[in-house]
Amino acid sequence: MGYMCDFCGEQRSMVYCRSDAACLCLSCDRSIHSANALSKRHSRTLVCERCNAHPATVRCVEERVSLCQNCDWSGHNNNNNSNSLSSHHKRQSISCYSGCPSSSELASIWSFCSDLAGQSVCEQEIGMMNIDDDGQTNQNCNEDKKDVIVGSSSRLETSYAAHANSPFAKDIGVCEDDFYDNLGMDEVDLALENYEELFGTAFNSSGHLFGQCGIDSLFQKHQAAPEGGNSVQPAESNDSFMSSKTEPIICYTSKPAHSNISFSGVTGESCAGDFQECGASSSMQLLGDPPWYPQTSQDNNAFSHSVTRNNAVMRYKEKKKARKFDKTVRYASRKARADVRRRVKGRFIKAGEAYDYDPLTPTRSY
DNA sequence: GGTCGATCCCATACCACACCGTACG
DNA sequence: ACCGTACGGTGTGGTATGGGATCGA
Repeated sequence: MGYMCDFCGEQRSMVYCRSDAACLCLSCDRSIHSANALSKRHSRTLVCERCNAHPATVRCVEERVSLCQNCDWSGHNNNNNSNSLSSHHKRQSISCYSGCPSSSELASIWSFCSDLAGQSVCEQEIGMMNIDDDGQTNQNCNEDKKDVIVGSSSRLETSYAAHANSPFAKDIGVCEDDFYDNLGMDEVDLALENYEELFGTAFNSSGHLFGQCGIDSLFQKHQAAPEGGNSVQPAESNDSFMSSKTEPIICYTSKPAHSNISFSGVTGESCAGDFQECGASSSMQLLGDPPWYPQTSQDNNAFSHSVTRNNAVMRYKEKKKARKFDKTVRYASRKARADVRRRVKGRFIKAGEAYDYDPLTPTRSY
């Protein structure tokens, strides 16, 4: 098994939302990111299929695997690599998507699906399925398209559709039933406060969802199994998404991970953010073996971590339960503003001033 | 049992500014 | 009565901070 969804903790995480710093299963991804207009702006992408810890930025055409920069580097430039030709593997950059695309839209966006065996059936089935905001499946759903922002240039190697029937899906342990059940789940009253009721094991509330997810993911990463799994980090920030989505696909066969090559959608401020994040997570990995390595004695601490986590979860649930009913957002527009407002030490700042926190792109302006 | 220090938890203040409600012409 | 404008108050979220509660020595 790979890493579990940071939100529900039950399903295999398949996408990573950097804005939320969370690895999510398909179901939670859609649920969370259909909650409001802002969440729909969160860009998501697939996870590295090798380390399961970083966002996949490239896809190796030959190996048919999505890789983060680190794994791409190590896999294609490692001197010890027995396959000397691996450095010449053709690779495609992976963009991200945002919004709440329907399954059919995802299927059309992720043309990579055609690379996978058995996808024809998959596409047929998915193409006939659609999801409206009520969580019901439809043959057609034009309303959804209003809110959908997708990376038109993205060559996301896998898709929600592909995950259902493809070998890839099998690799990551997603069965077809799970897939369709997730997509067809009831999304009635998807205010974030209701997630816990919906998912049972979820322990995040609207205000603390993503930070907690980050913490949770740490526990899960410590306990993750070596092979398989699928968590995703985005290739870019929300800020750069709109521009990046129209950029052409970049293919290369050299050393992109640590070279000066700029990936599609990884530019400017978002780039800094990406590297910050990568640095944070990489520093964790540097403390131990890569996550795909067999578990070592270090992992014996997993149990204590689990206990700590459970305690934290219990405290959180109690706290949430206590405050759940007195916190109501009276003005969604003001909430939306606050959600995107930059801050310094938690305080709002004047427009244009230096900030240390940006809800959309967790980067610093200095 | 009382006291002290350390730790944890919680409530609150703070910030900028778009928006809402009200008053006025 | 209706409409447009102006203006002040309100509310929003992340973080810091202070105070209360708890625990062990």
